[in-house]
Amino acid sequence: MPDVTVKNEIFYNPVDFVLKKIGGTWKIPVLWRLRKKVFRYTELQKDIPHISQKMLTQTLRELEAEGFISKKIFATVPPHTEYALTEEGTKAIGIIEIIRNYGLELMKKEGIDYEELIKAELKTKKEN
Amino acid sequence: MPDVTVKNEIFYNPVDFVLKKIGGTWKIPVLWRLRKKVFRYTELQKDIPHISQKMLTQTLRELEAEGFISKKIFATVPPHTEYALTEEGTKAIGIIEIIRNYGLELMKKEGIDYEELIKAELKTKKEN
DNA sequence: TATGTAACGAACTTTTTTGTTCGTAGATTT
DNA sequence: AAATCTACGAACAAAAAAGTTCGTTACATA
Repeated sequence: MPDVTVKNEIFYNPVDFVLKKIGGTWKIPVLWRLRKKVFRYTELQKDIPHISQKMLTQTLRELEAEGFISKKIFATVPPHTEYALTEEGTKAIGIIEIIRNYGLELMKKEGIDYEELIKAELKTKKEN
Repeated sequence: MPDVTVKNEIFYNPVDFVLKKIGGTWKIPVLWRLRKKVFRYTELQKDIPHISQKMLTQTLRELEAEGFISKKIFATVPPHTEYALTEEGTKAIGIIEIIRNYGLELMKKEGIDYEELIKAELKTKKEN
């Protein structure tokens, strides 16, 4: 495996190439939400637990630059924006789904019931 | 998506769960080499460009703890070890292949000819 | 006797990735 | 007049990941 530099980014192999694009803590949570509907900035912020404004903005910028999402600005007051998957983004979702299913399998093997955890989480949120 | 803690590791979603296991700079290069043959420690070190002793050891320890590879120690002098994929590791290779193919596709779209780069790399090595 | 070998451990430094805090616009509601 | 809304930018701080350097064992060969 060679080291390849593209636009000042080094990567070691094709997998690395993919993970530089859709890896990191926040890109998946964003892409995953956009998979079936368009989101506004604030909606994403509300929907993704723990994400900070900075990380959301940064994540959206990168995904946009890489061609996975598109941005539409509405010149209202206050202005708002809408983010949607592009065709390339939809393709990425296909891959993400595969990794996700594998993750669910692995979790099950370790005795983690993800569905259960989601329910518990929602309950906690309502209590807070 | 809840935040789930398993064995002191937080993860935000099933994809994250997978990438905590096989992500990072060196796990893929190691797993990928083991996909069709067993390797000794030193062979891996020679075969993976840039990897340091520390990162190789650390990577092998983690992959072993996660059940993707197995280790066999030969009590010769000096002793040597052999690393091989486990069944779980073989499963992971299936997923890695999918990500890898997607990576090759993306690279092609950006005009990067990976095969070409590998050839160039090998040539450089011989020249050095 | 010095050097080499295979496979490490430990201490420490650097780099990369995340997170925190503060400030902006311009109209609208309290 | 002060506070709210939406979508940011910038400076700085903390945490996580990767990399560097040095040392070890125990036999074998130059």
